[in-house]
Amino acid sequence: MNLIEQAKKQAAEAVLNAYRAAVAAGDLPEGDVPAVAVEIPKDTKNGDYASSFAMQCARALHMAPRKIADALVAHTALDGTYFERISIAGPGFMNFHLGKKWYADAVRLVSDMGKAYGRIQAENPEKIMVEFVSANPTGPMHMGNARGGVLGDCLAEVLDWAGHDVTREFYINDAGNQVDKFAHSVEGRYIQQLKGEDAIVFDESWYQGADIRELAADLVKLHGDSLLEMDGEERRKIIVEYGLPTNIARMQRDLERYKIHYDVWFRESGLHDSGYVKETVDMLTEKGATYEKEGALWLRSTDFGCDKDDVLRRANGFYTYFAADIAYHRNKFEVRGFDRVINIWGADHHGHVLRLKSALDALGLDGSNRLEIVLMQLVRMMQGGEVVRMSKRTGKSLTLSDLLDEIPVDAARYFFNSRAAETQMEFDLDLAVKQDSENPLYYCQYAHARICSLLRKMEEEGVPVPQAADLTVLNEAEELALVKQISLLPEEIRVAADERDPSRLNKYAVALCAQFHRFYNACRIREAEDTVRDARLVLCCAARQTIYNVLTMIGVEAPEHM
RNA sequence: GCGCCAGUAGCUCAGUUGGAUAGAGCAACUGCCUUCUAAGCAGUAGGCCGGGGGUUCGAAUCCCUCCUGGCGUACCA
Repeated sequence: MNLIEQAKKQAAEAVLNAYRAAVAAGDLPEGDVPAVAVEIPKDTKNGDYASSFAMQCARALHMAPRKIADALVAHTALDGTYFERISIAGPGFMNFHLGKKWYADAVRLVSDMGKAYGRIQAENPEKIMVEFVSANPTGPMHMGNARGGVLGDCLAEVLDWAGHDVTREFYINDAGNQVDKFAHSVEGRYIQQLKGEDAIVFDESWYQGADIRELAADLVKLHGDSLLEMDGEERRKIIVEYGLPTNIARMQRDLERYKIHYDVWFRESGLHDSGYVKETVDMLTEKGATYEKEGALWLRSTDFGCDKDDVLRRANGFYTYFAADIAYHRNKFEVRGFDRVINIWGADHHGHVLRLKSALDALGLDGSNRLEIVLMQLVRMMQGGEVVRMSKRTGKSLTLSDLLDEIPVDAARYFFNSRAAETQMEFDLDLAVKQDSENPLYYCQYAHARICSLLRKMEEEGVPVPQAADLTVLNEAEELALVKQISLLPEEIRVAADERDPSRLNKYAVALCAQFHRFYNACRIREAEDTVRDARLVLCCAARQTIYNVLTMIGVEAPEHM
């Protein structure tokens, strides 16, 4: 349990004990009172912790909240707690004020834990897979992938810090219609490059991007015109065998550059080849969840509350993407034994959520609870005041690697993790470069560099950070506020993990650094009296460590110089 | 039509299980470096929390309804 929870628990227990004591003494009537709620007030003038218990009891006890609060406070014992006093304010809030020992303990905890400060033990540790990006290997990754990549990576990181066993996975859609389309696209360009643009009609629905032309050019170099002689099917097989691995390797390179490392790259084609998709669909049929109509095999999705049924096997005998997806998720739970699976999906796939969960329920895998989908709103690219459409088909999309050519990777990572997944984001390309100076990332990095510089200078002057210092001399408002902000990290991680919202880390980082800058401005260190100076040095060290840890979690640098 | 997400300061957004005077950043204005990094700090100004009902000690937060925006509603993935 961290220090915040400890203090909160102590306050709640103190209130409950006070109520019992007051009843025993006859100062308060016995009644059906609610559980004691303790919260952290926005304004520290209202104490460090506050309880609205007296107000909540007003009805049950038929008394004015202030009178209840008076009686409670009279019977509250603070011995052995972190609190030094209680006050009553407003309509009947009981406000608890922390004593110095709490602050000293909070700073010491950071020194003791170092790089592990913030790591917590989950109440129920789970084996969790986070699947994210999973872009089609038929072309370069776009801006939606850029956002999903950071959100998934940061979510996985925060779950890890929150005490779970986390696996990062990329699902490679190397089967299905879009692979055929990809093969035809490259084939078309190949023929055009050898026999002229008019030699073949390049279908409008095929991929138009420059990357397709490049792959065709590669094939011309590798095979000359020898592919022209072949049967089309054979030719497209060779094209796919060259094109997909090339694209996959490129995605891996781009993601590495983006500081995203996967534990597993999982191929859809393997599920088809091994017969696992068929087996899964057969299982659904055995359970009576399917029926045949017009030559296709349908899943009774409407039984689960979906608006319409879904095709699992098309009339041409091929399994749909949906069928493969059910098999894939069955594999995650049944074969690989994950307790929980979290997928980051673009919001345009939301119609798919209920049906996939339901299909897993039908298989007895409890998809309703164990599969979670984080829906991410797509990023709207703006350039010159206009919306830039991100379309792989028209080939006009801005790619992930284009983005990293424009702005530093840390700026991109910070930006895409700055808002919760479900909020809509606009990315103004013209502003992106300019954004350097106004990006909150630099505000945080500056705070870290500032502390490093300060500690360096003090050490040069023969005043290193002391091993032990009396931290109870910390007394200024800015010092105490900084300690409190530092102490919030473990709780922040717990909430970010529970809410599946890593963007909280960015907000926390800014709040923490702002608190440090305020402290830095208000409290001199070099000129302070020795005991105060030493305590402040230890505090600076704790602040630096906390900033470092949170920036590391987001996946950006914590520089020592700027 | 139905479904999902959103609507808070001029702009981009926070706002913990309902709590005390709704907060940051950017933009605007005013101060603060012969002293540890001014990429910083302090201050001023800026609000029918989309509208209307309801629930209660108390609502930006929960319920109902309407309005506006984004997205979805394939034998594509």
